[in-house]
Amino acid sequence: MDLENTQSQMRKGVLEYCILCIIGKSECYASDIIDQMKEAKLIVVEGTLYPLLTRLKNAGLLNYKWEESKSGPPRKYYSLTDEGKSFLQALSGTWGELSEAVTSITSGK
Amino acid sequence: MDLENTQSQMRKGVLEYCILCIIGKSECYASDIIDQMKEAKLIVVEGTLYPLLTRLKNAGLLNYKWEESKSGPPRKYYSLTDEGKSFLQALSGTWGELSEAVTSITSGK
DNA sequence: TATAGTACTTTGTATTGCATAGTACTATAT
DNA sequence: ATATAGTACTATGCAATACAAAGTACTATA
Repeated sequence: MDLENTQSQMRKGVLEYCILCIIGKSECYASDIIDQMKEAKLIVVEGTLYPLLTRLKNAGLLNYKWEESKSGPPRKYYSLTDEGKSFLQALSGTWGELSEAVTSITSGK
Repeated sequence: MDLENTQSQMRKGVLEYCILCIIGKSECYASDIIDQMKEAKLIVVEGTLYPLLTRLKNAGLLNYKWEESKSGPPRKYYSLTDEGKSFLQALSGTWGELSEAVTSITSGK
């Protein structure tokens, strides 16, 4: 049993919530998301992020637009659809419930 | 994108932590664990729990002993090994960090 | 022109929650 | 004595996602 692996498993599902949250605050592109998550000490890597963004787009939760960048290649800026906003709401509840369940179990009440 | 699926993904890795926690409090068998988690509103099913307990045993984190039951078939009572105790300690830290990272991101600080 | 940095795409692997099917033991009903 | 129900555990295959790695493409600089 590998601690790092369990950490990775714990991230499953949570990353989706966090990413939707970041995009819900303001339009951003992949590196923005990586930076903001790194700042919060939640590391997400490209191989995870890009397919996840694609899945969310395909599920109708995100829109994107291409924007020229000041220096470097063009960027894909993402924003939430209405559906994305309400899904994020639901995920917030879900996380809250999970969090509380874990607290309940681990505190022994 | 399916809310239930995301919930299931969020449970990955977390169940391991909770189960170790429950066993760490006192020796118990599978149905005890299912009951205690159900009480905390965190549902775990047999198809998940038994293989997980087996994996933890094989990883040296759990021991078990068979006990006759008052009414019904014999039961497997689990307890933590020393290694299991320190792994649980580490998982507790891991959960705390993840939790805090999520709070940080979702509160917008 | 070549290189470096940035941004995105694709693919395959490992792992675990879960559904399902099955075995085995004990208690109760017929 | 046999059948059924309840309880406890085992095994297997599937779906989904984090992640590593390889690759393409655009822009700036040497």
